[in-house]
Amino acid sequence: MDKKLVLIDGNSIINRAFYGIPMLTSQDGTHTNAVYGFLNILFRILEEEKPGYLAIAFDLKAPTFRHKMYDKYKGTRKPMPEELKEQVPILKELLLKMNIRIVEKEGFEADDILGTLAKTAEKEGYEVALVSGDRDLLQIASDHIKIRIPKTRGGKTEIEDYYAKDVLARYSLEPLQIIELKALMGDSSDNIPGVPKIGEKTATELLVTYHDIDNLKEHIDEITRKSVKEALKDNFDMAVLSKQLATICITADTGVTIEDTVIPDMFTAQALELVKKLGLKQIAKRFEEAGTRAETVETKAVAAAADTLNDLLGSVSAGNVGFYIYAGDKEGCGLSLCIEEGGTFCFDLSDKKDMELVIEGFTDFVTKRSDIRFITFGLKEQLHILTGLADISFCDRFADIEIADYLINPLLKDYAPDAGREAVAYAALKAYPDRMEKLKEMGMYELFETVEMPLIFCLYEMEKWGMLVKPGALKEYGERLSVQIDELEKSIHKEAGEDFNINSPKQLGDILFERMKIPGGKKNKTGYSTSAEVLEKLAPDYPFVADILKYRGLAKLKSTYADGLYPYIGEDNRIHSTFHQTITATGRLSSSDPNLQNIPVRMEQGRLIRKIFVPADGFTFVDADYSQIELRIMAHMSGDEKLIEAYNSEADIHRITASEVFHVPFDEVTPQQRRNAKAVNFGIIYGISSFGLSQDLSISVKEAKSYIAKYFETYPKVKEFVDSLVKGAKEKGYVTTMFGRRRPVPELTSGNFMQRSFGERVAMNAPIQGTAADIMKIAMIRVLRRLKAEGLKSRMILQVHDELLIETAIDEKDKVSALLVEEMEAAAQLSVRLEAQMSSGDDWYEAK
DNA sequence: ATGGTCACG
DNA sequence: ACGTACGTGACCATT
Repeated sequence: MDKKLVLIDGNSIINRAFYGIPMLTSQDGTHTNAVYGFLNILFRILEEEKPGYLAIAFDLKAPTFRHKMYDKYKGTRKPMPEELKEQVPILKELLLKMNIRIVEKEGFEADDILGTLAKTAEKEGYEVALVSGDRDLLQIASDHIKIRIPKTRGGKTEIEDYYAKDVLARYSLEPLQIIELKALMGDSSDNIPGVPKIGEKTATELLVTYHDIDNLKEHIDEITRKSVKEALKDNFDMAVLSKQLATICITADTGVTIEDTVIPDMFTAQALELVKKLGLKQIAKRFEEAGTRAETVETKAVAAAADTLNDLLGSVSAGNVGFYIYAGDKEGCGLSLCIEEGGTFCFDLSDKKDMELVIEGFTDFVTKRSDIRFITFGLKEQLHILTGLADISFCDRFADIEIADYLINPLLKDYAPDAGREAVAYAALKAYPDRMEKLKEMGMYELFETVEMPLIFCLYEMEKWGMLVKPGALKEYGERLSVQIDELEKSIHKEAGEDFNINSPKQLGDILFERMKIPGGKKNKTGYSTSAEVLEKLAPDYPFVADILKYRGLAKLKSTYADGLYPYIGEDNRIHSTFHQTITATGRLSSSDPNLQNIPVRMEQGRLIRKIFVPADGFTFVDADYSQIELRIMAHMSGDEKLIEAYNSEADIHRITASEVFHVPFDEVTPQQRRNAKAVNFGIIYGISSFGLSQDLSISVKEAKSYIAKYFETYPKVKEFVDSLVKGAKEKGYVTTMFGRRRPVPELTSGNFMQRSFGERVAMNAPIQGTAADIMKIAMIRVLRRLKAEGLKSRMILQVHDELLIETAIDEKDKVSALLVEEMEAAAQLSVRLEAQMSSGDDWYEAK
């Protein structure tokens, strides 16, 4: 039996289950939602971990529960609601009948029991997974103890896993320092007071420097920030007390040994009886199926994986095969295959040897069998494992159902299959014919096959390569910002006459509009608006407001970019962002962890951060971006002769627009007229509205209306075109891009004026933005194919909507520059020229 | 968890 | 009369 122990914080998990699952009752009116939710989480954990040992700990001093309530100052906990309270004994009874070990002990909290069992097991050589909603337990994390924290996001439960290194990555602190963190910042859910005025940010900074509160006390006079120093001096005893409260006991005498927690037969007749009585049909089904299924999965898992794979693949005829491979330290590793002849085959690949052999075997098989289509969900992620197949020339061997589902409806939040890991291959294979038929019906099959599927390989490349950064330079950039921020902060506090949190819109609003009585306070839902828009109007008259704006800018750069990027730097000194293909409603990509598509560029001070992004040794950056692609698409799609002509003349488009709209000679257009014309051009793309335009230009709605009218007079076909988009959308319920991509516009049927107006703007914008996205995707595929076909070392590393960045081998620079522009410009044939502007340099600042 | 703010296209 | 320009993601404070 595996030496693997799962520990569950019973109170915490039943509590989460209660709030995460809608109310359910059995026939006699007993509430069952928390029991149901608890069992679901339990089964999920058992499937993922496949442990040999299991124990569930409860607090004995219920009935209080821990909930993020703002009772810090009252020092009370909310009582457990009756509907939940009655479910605790039921759950315990059920667990008892399932022979699962429950551990509870007078005088100890569940935390202490869990901590003790975890640490004991670790000493005895077990791997431990500890499931709890309580972040306190992070102090227990180690290389062998994984803290698993379930989070409900949008109805789905995701689990965050923390080994010691993950705690370090997330909090910049060692697990044991979590105690110190709580000592300083407190924890309202646990009635730990902490030191007033010290939040997570300050506490972390202090601990990174001073490690723990004892050492902090000795160095208290070194602290530069006055407010922090005083808060600590005044309330150090609170920190000491809080530390005691936050420390989990790891020597509780539980009277239970790890051997006592060995998992028995859980699916007993008595337990099933109770489950049925509670009316939990799905759970009952699980019990009934459990015996046989557990057995079959077991056989496959033990079989020599590689041999079985060979036998299996040797016998598969042409057609479709569903597959799913995963390998993360979180969920273990495995491959499942589903063939049309029938049967799903799961391979447990926790053994590294098996993993290597199976990857090799499967790669070989896909390479040889061009007569088979391999169907899955989420191909890109799997390419990071199946690196031998991560070549764009293999793109037509695969079909990704997740991508098909996205094309069919791009508005969904989540495209993950609602199947367990072993069922993904099956679900993918099953879904394939239906999805392909749907795509054909909807006119998106070609888009799927020739754009979205190959694109996966471009995104894989960009994720794999990532961007090289200079950590030292990033650090210096952050330090320079720090100095300026500290200075500004001081002067702002001085001018305000009191220390306050400039980052808090609430506090800032009070200072500006109540205390300092600055006029022009605009309110929103929560109070005064302190947006840049408001502040910029005040800045010329109030130097204080100008300082606030300056501070905001610097603070943003520091937190999001300087400090924010740092944790993402890998051992290769590169930042590997993730590119998402199924997020946006319009067909654009998005980037996260970190987002590399919103690195500052408009303001010089922010733009400087681009100097830290550099090419590797022997490489340089070649970058190209489309010039005015959306307006060119508007010209093409509307067919407006004047607009088309304007682009073919190759002159400044905003100036031309101004000249024609305001009836002045091209050379006499004033800067103001050009600005106005530019705003109208943008407005057209966004789905014009007189209100929006008036806001943007700070003019009256009447004036804005007249600009729009003049614009449409000048370019009558543009007007016809946008009208036809709205009309078509109202009839069909969706709009399409030049390449057939759909965007549903459900808002158009709304009875609410605001929503309907939104729908109209969406109908005007989505075809334009979406077509631009399509063209860029096509360009990326063409560029990557050329790079591969010509055997170049240069690599695609980033896309920013209309910009493509190639980390280019120095000796390939001329070739790459030429092919990049060539392929981008040839990606679509429009009635106006598509223009791509190339630039190059030895950092991203230069190459732009 | 949500809203405010702000970075990009 | 309604009350916003289109599309994203990250951080912070607040609940």
